[in-house]
Amino acid sequence: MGRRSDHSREEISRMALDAAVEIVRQEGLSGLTARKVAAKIGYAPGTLYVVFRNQDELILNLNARTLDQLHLFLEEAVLHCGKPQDCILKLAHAYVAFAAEQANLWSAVFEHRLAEGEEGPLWYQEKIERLFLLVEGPLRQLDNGSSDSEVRLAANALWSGIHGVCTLRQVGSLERGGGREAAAIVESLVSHYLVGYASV
Amino acid sequence: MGRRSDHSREEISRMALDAAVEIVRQEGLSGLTARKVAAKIGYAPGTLYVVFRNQDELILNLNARTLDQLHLFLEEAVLHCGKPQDCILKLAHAYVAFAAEQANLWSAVFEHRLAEGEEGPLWYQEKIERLFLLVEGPLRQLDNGSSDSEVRLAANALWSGIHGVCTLRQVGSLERGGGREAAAIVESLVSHYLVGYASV
DNA sequence: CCGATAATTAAACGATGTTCAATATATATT
DNA sequence: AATATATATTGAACATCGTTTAATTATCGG
Repeated sequence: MGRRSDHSREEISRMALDAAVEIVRQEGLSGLTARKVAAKIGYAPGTLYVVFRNQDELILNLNARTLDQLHLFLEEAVLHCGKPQDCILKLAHAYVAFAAEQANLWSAVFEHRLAEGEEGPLWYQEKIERLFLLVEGPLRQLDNGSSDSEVRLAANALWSGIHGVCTLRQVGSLERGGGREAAAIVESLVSHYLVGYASV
Repeated sequence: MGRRSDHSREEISRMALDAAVEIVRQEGLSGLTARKVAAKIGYAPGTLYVVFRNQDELILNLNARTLDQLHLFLEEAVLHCGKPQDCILKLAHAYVAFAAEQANLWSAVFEHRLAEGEEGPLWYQEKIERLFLLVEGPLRQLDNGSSDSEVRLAANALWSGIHGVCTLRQVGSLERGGGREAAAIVESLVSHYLVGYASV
């Protein structure tokens, strides 16, 4: 075959990622296959390797999209949220909701283990950093005399906690006691933590 | 070949799991291969399928071992631990330490996604339940007038939070601010939460 | 219209999980 | 002791995977 140039590299990249999103949404990350993606966009598997160095890079970009979507979703949830405590609670509930609604896409972000020691490119880490900042904002407004590093610590703690609820729910370890308790657990975690945090 | 009976089924199972532990410890779950396990115990790959239904079942039993080890480790950490708050803190730090020391084995427990909707056999779920109970004990001793279900909720919240710290550290999302902060984050999370919990 | 350029592919390689007919050995029977 | 039976174990086969690359073909400059 020859240079058809039906699509530019950017277009192929976009199409491939669109296809990957669809596949992962339906079948999970383990269902993602170079051949499946290629078939979905009407190209041969080899073509994907012109655009992405390997499957890892494809998944990385796929996850970047999910992180962007998540950030957008959380930003919306926190518009006109009132008191800082309420903002943090809304953030927490929104995160739980996103992880539930986009379960497969969200899981993919954390299922994808990069090679030993690798931390992903800078632009990827920044997308994660940006999420933490969403919690730091309201925390700072609480203004309980905490230093900058203390605020960061608290943001880490809260974010980790909320994240843990989502992961354990996904794995099915939180079904004991029946019902969809994730929201209640997050509520307890955040509100109790904030009491302790406020009392310096 | 014929029935050599060098080893009973139980022995082969034990040997295979020993080999699997070694492989995962060194190379992570993604390095685990039926052929590698078989080679390590001196059998053909097909033999493994006499003992385990498939690779999923092997991993499940591998993870069961890790959960047992974890339970043992946490139980030790909480012997003569003093006040309930201190017990919970010691549990938390022990969990973080275990996840760090046995990183690959611990990760395998949560990387292994069982098929859609599957929750694993009962005996496996009980091993998880047993871990939660370690936190419920000290919480109950705090005796702040919480109902049974409230204690369970708090145990879920604490455990999820601590777990989240471990997972995010593993992924490398907690390196911002430098240093090994996991311990500090857990300290903040648990102690602040307990303040809120104590004030009913 | 033709030759150079580059986009695209099909086929190939090694590795994976899993199955199963073939086989070799331990036990039972005569 | 010789033979027959049963079964533990295997090795080869299959489909699929990620990835590479030589071959091919469509397009563009001259």
